[in-house]
Amino acid sequence: MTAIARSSSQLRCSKCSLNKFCLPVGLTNSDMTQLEDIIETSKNYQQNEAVYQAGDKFNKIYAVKSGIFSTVALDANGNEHIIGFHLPGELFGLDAIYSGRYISSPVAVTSSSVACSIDYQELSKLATSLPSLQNQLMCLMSKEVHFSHSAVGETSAEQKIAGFILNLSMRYQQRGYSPTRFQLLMPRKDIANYLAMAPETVSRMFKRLVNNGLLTIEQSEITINDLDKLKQMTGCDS
Amino acid sequence: MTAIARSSSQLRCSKCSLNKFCLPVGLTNSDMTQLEDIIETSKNYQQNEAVYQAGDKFNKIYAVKSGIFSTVALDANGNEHIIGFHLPGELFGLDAIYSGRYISSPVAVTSSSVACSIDYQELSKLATSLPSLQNQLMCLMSKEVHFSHSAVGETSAEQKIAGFILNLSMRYQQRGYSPTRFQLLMPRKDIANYLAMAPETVSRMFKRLVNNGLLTIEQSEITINDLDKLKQMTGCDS
DNA sequence: CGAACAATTGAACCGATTCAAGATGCGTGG
DNA sequence: CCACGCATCTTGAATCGGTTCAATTGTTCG
Repeated sequence: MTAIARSSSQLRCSKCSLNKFCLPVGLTNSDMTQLEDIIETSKNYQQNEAVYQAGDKFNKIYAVKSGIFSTVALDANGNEHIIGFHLPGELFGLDAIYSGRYISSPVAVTSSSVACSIDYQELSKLATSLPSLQNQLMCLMSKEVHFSHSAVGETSAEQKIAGFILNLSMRYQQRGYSPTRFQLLMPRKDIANYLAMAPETVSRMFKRLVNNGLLTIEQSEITINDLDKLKQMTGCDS
Repeated sequence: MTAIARSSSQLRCSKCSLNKFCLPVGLTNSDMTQLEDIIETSKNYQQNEAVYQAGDKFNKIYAVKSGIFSTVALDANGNEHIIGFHLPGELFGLDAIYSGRYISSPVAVTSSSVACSIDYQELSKLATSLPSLQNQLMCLMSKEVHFSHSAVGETSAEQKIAGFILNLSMRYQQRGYSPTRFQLLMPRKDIANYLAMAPETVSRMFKRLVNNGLLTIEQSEITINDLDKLKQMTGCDS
């Protein structure tokens, strides 16, 4: 029994849900097996449990299997800043390659969030023998840079919120989930922290978008009613 | 005659000024020669001249030899956003790997800015045979992600300006220039655009820092008088 | 059911932007 | 070399958006 399920255009690893937008596109089944061999068994995290601490020595990168993780960095004044949210199928820990130490602590947003780890040394070694894997890794890193840039230019609170929703929408779509209906599992204050604004403003902006008919929100579930208008608001072409 | 000058702890390529903080650390002389072979001859750019246009098909990455380049992205509303500034020895174009198209247009800030190009396909191929080069590339990308994150949490205009100055300071230092005295060659409106604030606010914040004795500014030359206090202001540990 | 926490709403306040004016610097040509 | 004109930078005053603080409503869980 192989642990790999091949669907129309993508390979998906049973261990970590990595798919073509995450890692292994262009990899043969044999390549995939090699990759799978170095993926370690996954671990279940409780709500607010940290995967590792900022400052720890870097040796592994992680893939989210289920749930949501947020990466939190502590500044010199002791304030926490949320750097990003990580959805199922996405990786975290890549930003630590440069300095050799993790720069932020990933914590589980939802209870029973699951992630698996990959030893970076082994991954790196494997990439040397698999050019397509090397290319995938470069693409992934490039993507991170790409999206950290695309948020630039969202100046007003309304734009930031619209951009945030759209970003999640796109990422869910890439992983095969609905781009217009998904759970907004992180608390308002975390969204506010991530977008560098007050929680109250997050509330007000959500309300405005709901009042304008662009969104519907019931409990933690969000429905996008007008994707085009939302895109228009952000001013981003993505 | 070799075009490589080896100083105490770093290899430096005569063609593009790449040094250990840019690319080739851990490369042997023989490796370096191979890398050098794929570096194309450099080109001189006039002020405001673009290296390539956003949307162009990606095939090369670029290294700054002298002068400063700024990368400009156009949003859907036709507004220009400056994504970053690139100093001598730094690379640009890496964010295009992901999508296969450049997402921003690099333009020369100063007249007679010089950059050289490297074919990404060839670089990628070379990296397969040189593990240390592959690692370098990953480090570089990771660094970009790292620093795009480190600016998060700079909320007030004062913090943004302090962080901007410190970021330049650190980058100049890494390339062997003075970290406390350098030219601020980009116009105020470009700094303002990059930091998403009004040019008037940039003026006011610079004035405040000068009045507090942290900086001295004469013409385009900036001197940092109190690096520690400046770091303290940003709240960043870097 | 009630307690604790999260989210919303309202009103005063503050910081950054905007608009308008003035100062400074810089290149050009007399 | 100085005078002019344009562009950039600076400064001031009014306005606007977002934050802060306080109170209320809503939600979750023992």
